[in-house]
Amino acid sequence: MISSRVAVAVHVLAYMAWKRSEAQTSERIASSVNTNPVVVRRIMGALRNAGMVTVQPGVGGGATLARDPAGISLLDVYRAVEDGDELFSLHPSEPSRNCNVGGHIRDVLRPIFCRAHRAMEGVLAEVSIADVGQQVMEQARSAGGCCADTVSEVVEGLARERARA
Amino acid sequence: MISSRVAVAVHVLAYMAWKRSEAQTSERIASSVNTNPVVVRRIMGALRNAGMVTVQPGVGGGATLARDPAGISLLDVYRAVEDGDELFSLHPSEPSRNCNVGGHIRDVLRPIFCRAHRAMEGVLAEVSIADVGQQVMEQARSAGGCCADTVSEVVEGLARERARA
DNA sequence: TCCATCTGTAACCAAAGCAGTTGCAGTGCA
DNA sequence: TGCACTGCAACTGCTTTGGTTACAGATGGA
Repeated sequence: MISSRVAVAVHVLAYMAWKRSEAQTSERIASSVNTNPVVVRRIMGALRNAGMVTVQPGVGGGATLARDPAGISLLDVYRAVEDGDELFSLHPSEPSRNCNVGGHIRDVLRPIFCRAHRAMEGVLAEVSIADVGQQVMEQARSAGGCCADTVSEVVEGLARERARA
Repeated sequence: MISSRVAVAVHVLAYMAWKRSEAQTSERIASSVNTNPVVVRRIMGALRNAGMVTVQPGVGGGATLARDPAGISLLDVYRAVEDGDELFSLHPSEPSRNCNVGGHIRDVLRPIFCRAHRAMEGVLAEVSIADVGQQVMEQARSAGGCCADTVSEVVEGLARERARA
């Protein structure tokens, strides 16, 4: 299983695309993702290294999108937060070289697994953060939650105040 | 990362396709894979449940292919040994429903990740155990190791005798 | 019938990855 | 200076993985 970092990173970026006017703090984003702010900051670090966001410390700081959300594909996100360039593990220990199968199976499997990986990445490459944001908004509209923005702000703000007390 | 069980299972099946005339013991296969016989038996159990092999206990027993290797795809193997029908993890905890993004991001991501998964599986579906076996033999031939069969048998047999002593 | 040779499976171990959490140094604005 | 942020190290608990030992059950030959 590919870790939930990809899903969370897409969530983070879609959230920032939605609120593009203002910088978002890790605490604010974490309350939307429902996790710890440090988890968000860890992922944000990877996105920052990939040049997708800029982060400002200090009072009034937070993260903002550094690029057009239509120009950030889910493949970019996947590669930013999921390290390692292989999807399939090969044998943990090198197979026997004294066997025709053991001696060559890895060289045969490697390109096949690579093609499978590339096919998966191809689908991710076709979807952008802007697409995700738009689909989210469409779902929200059809669910009757259109423009729940300010309401949710209030609710979450109250929840944060309560958590602090 | 997808576990090495897929690679090992393909190895096991390719090995059995190669030596299709005789039943293979888990110890014999494990010496080709370079792992513990129990690891092979665990994977063999999954392949048996999927109807790809038949296993015979007792003296002279072992495992044999139950189907034509040309009719076993790597997708069959993948599904037999890799449990769970999802490739991507979604959020560990349910995101905030008080947020437009949090309330719908999972419904948006699910079909995208599913398409990516299917694309990967599509590549695996196009390759059969017979294909893998043939490619292994081609590599062995071009590497000058053609027909090293009996030689490797002798070498590994000696290694096994040594291990017993 | 007895025994050698297989499988099947449970139990345990060490290592690794993951998400969550705490704590603290650094940074920047008012 | 004080407050509100980020960055990062360190630790926890949990799960998965591959490897290993041990043992019960099946099987066929002497």
